[in-house]
Amino acid sequence: MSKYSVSEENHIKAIFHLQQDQDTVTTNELAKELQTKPASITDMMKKLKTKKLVNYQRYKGFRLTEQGNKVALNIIRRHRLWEYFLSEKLKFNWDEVHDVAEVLEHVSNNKLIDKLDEFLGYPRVDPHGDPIPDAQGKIKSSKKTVLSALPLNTPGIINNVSDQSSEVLEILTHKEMNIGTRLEVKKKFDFDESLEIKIGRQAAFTISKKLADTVYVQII
Amino acid sequence: MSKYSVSEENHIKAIFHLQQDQDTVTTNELAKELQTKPASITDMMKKLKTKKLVNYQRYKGFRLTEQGNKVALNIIRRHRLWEYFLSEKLKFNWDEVHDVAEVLEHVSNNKLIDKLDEFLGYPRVDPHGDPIPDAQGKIKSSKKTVLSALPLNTPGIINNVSDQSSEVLEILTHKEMNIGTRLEVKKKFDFDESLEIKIGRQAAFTISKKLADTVYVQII
DNA sequence: GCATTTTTTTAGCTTTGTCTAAAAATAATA
DNA sequence: TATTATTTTTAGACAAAGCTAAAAAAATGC
Ligand SMILES: [Mn+2]
Ligand SMILES: [Mn+2]
Ligand SMILES: [Mn+2]
Ligand SMILES: [Mn+2]
Repeated sequence: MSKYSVSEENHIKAIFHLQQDQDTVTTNELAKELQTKPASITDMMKKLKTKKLVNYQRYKGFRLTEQGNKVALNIIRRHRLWEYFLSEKLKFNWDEVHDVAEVLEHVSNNKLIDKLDEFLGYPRVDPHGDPIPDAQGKIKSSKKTVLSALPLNTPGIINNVSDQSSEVLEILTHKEMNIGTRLEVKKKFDFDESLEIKIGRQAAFTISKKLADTVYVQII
Repeated sequence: MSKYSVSEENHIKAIFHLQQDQDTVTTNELAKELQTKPASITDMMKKLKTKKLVNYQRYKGFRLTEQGNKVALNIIRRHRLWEYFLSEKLKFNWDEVHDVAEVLEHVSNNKLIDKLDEFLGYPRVDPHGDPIPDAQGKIKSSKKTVLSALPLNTPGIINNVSDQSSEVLEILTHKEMNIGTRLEVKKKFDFDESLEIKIGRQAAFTISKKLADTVYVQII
């Protein structure tokens, strides 16, 4: 596994995420994701194609090759392990870890990452609930349900939060909805699509559809 | 304090080290240190001059400005804190930490470094015995003596090892000469300049001049 | 003090990664 | 289907960081 530049790695990782819910990624989409220009994406796709990391034909969109997927999973492993370290050991807030990890993920010394993994006790999920790939690139994808679609009176465990902004962190922390918290939806109001949530023996409270759309739970 | 490129930081740090024992650093010296070409150094010195990090006049050598010194101490702080982390927490060997730290030192997020410092318990020296500058850039320079010049029967504590190669680590580990070890020189042989060393109640043993030249001690 | 050697700088070229503007291909729609 | 709109690619430029080869300055040695 040779070494890729920071820019190459950022492109590979972004394609990986985009291709999860569609079968081909377009130039414009990736440009938007990486806050760059479509022309720059075309250049990079040509390069990644010669390195056999991406299947690309002009005007036809692209996808990672097997090779590309492997590389992407390794970058994601690095990213999430550093996020876990920052959150768990250095006591960073939830919403601060991503940006720092965005840089640290490019320190691509495998011995470093494996020792970090060991030091952290082989965590399986990062601070946002996303699974951490193991040294072989295996990733555990648990089928999760968005909270806004959780059936009534069905216990679920908060698994993942898709929006990592400090605003979301603030409200979830305030309502004591953390990763691992067990909850049920008691009612859904058609009027404004708000949901009534109950955690353990506490009094039920209401959250907005907008918030419920960012929270993913695992049904038990 | 703005942000500097990896290459700029490597140049600044190298100048800092070279200027410790001479009053002006030359183009060729720095090129050799950084394994690059003199022409490239000239280019970089022009750039660092416009950024007011270096005092430079063509053909006259250079030195860091006040500003440049501050930046250098911050890089060295980052480098040594990461070395401490790698050695103390991730259990890397002594001779492996430098190369990894050479990359990590360029992740220049001050909050990260200050939290890392706190997490590590504010260590004062890195795994080679070199002092770690504090958040204000203050560095504690203890006057140290090279072991080969330590007077006979004078107790000293191993403080620092200037050669960080695995060969040196191997021999020092084997002879149980670690940072913090207290020892005395019992004899010096003129024939081959070897030294007889005694640690605590153990039997005395002999080391070469070459080895004694890499070890620095603090006289108690 | 002049010639020779060494050091340093300059000039010009290369690679990587990005950009803008224009051209080409594809998609949408009337 | 022809026209229009959108997307994507190409062409050409630029900045950063490096290199080689040649020129200029400084240092050395007789
Ligand atoms: Mn993240
Ligand atoms: Mn990144
Ligand atoms: Mn070091
Ligand atoms: Mn470095």
